[in-house]
Amino acid sequence: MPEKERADLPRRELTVGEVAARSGVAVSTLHFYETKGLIKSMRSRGNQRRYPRSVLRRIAVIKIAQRTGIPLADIQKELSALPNDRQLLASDWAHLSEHWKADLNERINKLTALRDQLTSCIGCGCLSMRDCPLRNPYDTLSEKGAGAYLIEHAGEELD
Amino acid sequence: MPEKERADLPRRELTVGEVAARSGVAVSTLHFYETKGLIKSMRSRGNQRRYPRSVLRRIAVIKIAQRTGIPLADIQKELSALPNDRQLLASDWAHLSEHWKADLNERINKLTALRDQLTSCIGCGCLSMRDCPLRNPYDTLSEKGAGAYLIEHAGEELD
DNA sequence: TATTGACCTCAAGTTTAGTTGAGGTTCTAT
DNA sequence: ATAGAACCTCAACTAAACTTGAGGTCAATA
Repeated sequence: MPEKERADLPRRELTVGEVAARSGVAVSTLHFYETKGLIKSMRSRGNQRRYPRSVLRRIAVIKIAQRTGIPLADIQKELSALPNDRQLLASDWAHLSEHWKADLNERINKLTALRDQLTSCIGCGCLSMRDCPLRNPYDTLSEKGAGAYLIEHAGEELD
Repeated sequence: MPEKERADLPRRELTVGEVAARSGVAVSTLHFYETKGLIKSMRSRGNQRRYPRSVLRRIAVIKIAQRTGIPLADIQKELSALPNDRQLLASDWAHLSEHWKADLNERINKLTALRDQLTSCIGCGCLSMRDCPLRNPYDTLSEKGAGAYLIEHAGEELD
């Protein structure tokens, strides 16, 4: 039989299982996040993890950041850079989300540019090293020096 | 001393090193792609890889697909599904890129939705499990049955 | 009290996309 | 002919983000 309903013990600390159920992440993931310093726990007498309810908000923030494509290591850095590593406040959230939004915007812009190039190249199919924007993303030409590159490859059209 | 310039032997097959230089991927990556069935090679008498020039186009297509976020395994499947696994034609390219564009569009839409939610939630910071769209992406509610979920969590606002 | 579900640690495995290294061979210019 | 660049194979390593499993403990309930 499942664990007894605990709604009648208000504001208790949460067990891993409860946090897992409420946050939607696996217990093993909570362990993992702990080893990575993303979340913390207190321990019960019997060495079991106990969490304050604020961990749920923290996990929510972690998952949102992940959805935007931020690696866990970076998330950890930003979270631990907060004063005292304290409970997340609305102002922290504003700060973090502003930052992540900028990041996300950049990714969206890159993908959108790619889509537009793709759109204009469909049906063309040239994929010419010289002429096709898909094959020459702006940041590739400069890597070896555009001049040398273009000269080196001048006239190669049969690939 | 570096290898002699071979421009005077036109239309020769290419060595790995040449393909690497011209495509911008490492030799080890070309080996790797070969083990994954993404590209193929002929061998010289001495067992060295030799590539037709068409491999460059194939690699270009692979890299574009990767930029859109398609995993290599999927790229491999789509490339090998082409009739005879032959050289890529413009029509193949049109087909593939159309497909990938749709994929890319979906990813862009998801990220854009996330950004918009982020924008509207900055400064709010509620992250309420009930009310915040960031914490309840549409596809989460239905996972366990929205009804049960909402009832189970009703009244929990202190996280 | 005894069962059983939930929990613990630590090590190892998984996937994706490659890179690195050891030990040995081939190729090409001199 | 020979040096040295380029190539070969195969195994092992990397990184991120987890999951799985073994072996054992804790806690709530019948």
